[in-house]
Amino acid sequence: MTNYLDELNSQQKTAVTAKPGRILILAGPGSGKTRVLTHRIVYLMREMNVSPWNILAVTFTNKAAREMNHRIEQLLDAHPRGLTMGTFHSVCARILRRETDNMRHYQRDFVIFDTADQLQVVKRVLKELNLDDKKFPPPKLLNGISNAKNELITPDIYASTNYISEITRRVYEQYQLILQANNAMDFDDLLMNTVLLFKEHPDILQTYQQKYQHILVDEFQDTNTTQYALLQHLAAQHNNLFAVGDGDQSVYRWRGADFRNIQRFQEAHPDAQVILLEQNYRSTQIILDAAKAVIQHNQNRTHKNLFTERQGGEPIVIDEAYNDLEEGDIVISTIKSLLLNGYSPGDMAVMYRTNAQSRVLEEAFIRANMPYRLIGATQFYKRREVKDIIAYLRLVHNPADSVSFNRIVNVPTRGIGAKTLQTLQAWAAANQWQPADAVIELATNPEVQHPFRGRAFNALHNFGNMLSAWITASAGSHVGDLFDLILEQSNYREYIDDGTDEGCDRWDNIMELRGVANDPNLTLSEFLEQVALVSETDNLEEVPNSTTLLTLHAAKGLEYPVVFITGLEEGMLPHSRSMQDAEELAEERRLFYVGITRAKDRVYLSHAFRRTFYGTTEATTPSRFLMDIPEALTIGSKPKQRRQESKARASSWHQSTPSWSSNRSQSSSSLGASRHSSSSPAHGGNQSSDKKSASRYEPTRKPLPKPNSPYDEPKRATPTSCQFSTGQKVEHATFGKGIVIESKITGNDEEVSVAFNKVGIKRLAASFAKLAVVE
DNA sequence: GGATCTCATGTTTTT
DNA sequence: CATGAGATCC
Repeated sequence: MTNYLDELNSQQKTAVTAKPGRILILAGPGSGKTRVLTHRIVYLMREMNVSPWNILAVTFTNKAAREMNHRIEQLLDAHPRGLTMGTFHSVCARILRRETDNMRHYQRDFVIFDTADQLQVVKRVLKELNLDDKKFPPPKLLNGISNAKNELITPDIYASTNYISEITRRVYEQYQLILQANNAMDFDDLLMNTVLLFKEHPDILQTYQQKYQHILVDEFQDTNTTQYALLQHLAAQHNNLFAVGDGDQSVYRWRGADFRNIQRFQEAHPDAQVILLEQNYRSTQIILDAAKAVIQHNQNRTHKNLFTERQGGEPIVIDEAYNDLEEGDIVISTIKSLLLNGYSPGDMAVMYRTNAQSRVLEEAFIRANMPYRLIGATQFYKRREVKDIIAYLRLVHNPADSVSFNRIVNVPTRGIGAKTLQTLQAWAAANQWQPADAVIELATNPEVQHPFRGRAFNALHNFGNMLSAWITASAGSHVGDLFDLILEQSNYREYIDDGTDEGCDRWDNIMELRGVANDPNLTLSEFLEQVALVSETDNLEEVPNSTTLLTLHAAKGLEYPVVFITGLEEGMLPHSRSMQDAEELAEERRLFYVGITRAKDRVYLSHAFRRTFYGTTEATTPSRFLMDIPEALTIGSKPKQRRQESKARASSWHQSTPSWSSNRSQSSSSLGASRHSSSSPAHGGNQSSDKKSASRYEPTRKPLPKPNSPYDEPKRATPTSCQFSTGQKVEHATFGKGIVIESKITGNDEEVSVAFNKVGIKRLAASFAKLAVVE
């Protein structure tokens, strides 16, 4: 604990020990920004005698918050009691819940509406305003509303400049009223309402300013106007704001993030200290040089002189596949070769621009029987059955929530149809009730005047009875018990678990959710907030040792020894929707930059000559970004002009990619395939994120050509004698020095086992590993 | 109330 | 192509 500052380089130390004030840390990729943040917090506590109660650290993801907490705990060897660490949204939710007495429209138990709930509200507004949802698509309107909230624009100051924005303004206005009537906030409200609260109540703001004397922010380039305003308000008194970010990694512009907040910050506070973190601890020099070459094409950026001690490194491999199918096979065969070189499946990640691209890759993994983990598939909390149960719980917690009411009032079906609901709405509205209040009234007040008869009355009465029983039960019982009670009385299992595989999966998902609800220390309110603000990737444990498939966006903040970036074609990356606008194009370039800089040792870039979109296959043009990487850093077919499609293709591109020819022939032979896939179960990779995916792809999976067919290449000659012998001292680019313990010919390659000084015994393929004999 | 069909839609999505 | 929402039919 004494020497925690010694593990920092000079720039990091300058940052960590900077005199409190406005401090901006411009941190290149892999430069240790989390380390700087965590050490700074420890420094404040240890050296500056700041109480943890007076520190606020905000991140964008729960994962980042947890990681920082964990690392601080390690540094202190104790839990930092009192420290406020969390996402923007969770910190704001906490403040708002504490301050509902001072808010006009909300009560303490407000719920958080997710995107699906929001859409329901927008649709309802359109109906109320008699607007055509074909002409005004709800998602577009919602986007407009969200943008406004991110810019801190309330309906009353929303300036409509044209017809569509006038419509947006009107919908926005009604939308907010419905949310308030439902005692609900959407994600953007959590941020905006906190800022509005501070603006309206300077005394409350002052309380928080006094509490949070030191504020630290991660990923500052991703803040939107509202988040920036929030930070400015909170920091206005003590002026201690420690912001860490990198404009070059700003990839959420489309969500309202504005990396110009970095410049804004500097202009607003000319006295702010600006510290650059330029030493990269992740990548080789070659990878860093390639990344720098790419990002240098963007204008208006703060130049950083990134450097690393990992001189040299493996060249960037660029490969052209015939089509997207072959691209997948190339990735697979490269992975197999890398497995022979001591890498394990978990060391590698395959990245792409759009989720749609994952399918072909997934199929390649399944075919090859290789373990993979797909990030970003249908999210657990977005599943129908999970949302249903959460809607039940939410309604019990907050009966004003009419979106949840509508969702489950007739799920499972209990004879409350559209006609009955309409009558109910009208009756409730006439009495100034929300629909749940109305059915409870119906069930509990025999005197009440109502418009229902016969079956409709019975159905509503029964539902009202159940609902009020649950509300009563919720007061004294654990979430898990309430959960079981609702499941039992609603007959939900019979409804969802219909004996099919899918029904069984759905029931499993509910049981998984029950597992989360079962924590006896969790109140219903806390459970619901956790479920609303925690994304699935935060919750599920990683599938051990499988290759990760993910979008470039999802890759931000992660690192892998080996990175594949696929689909480097015009229209794909940069994406076609981004090519008209210089700002958007710059963001695409940053996305590519983010992808490259995830890699520690090796980068593989690939593009397909033909790609299938929406059923039709079209020829592509290699991405302009590929041309930005200096030739000296790459091997493989550096695209210069579009290739001709011809019979000669098989020979033409394999000849032009010498490095690949050996890899591919190696792994499509018995060597790679048979030995290295045996340890991984068939669908080992996709069990976590999408239980459906296996069955979803099963029926559509076409019998694809075995590695041997059209685009296979001539086999390499089998080496006849061993290059290496036992006891020889060798050196490897990544693993360092070692001693050969065995060498033999297998398949068409020489396999060498080497005991490395640092990393232990590895099995390597001689044709692939650049093993140098020492002495 | 539920199954089946048709049609539009298709970038990224920390919370 | 593949998915989802809404309309239509039973």
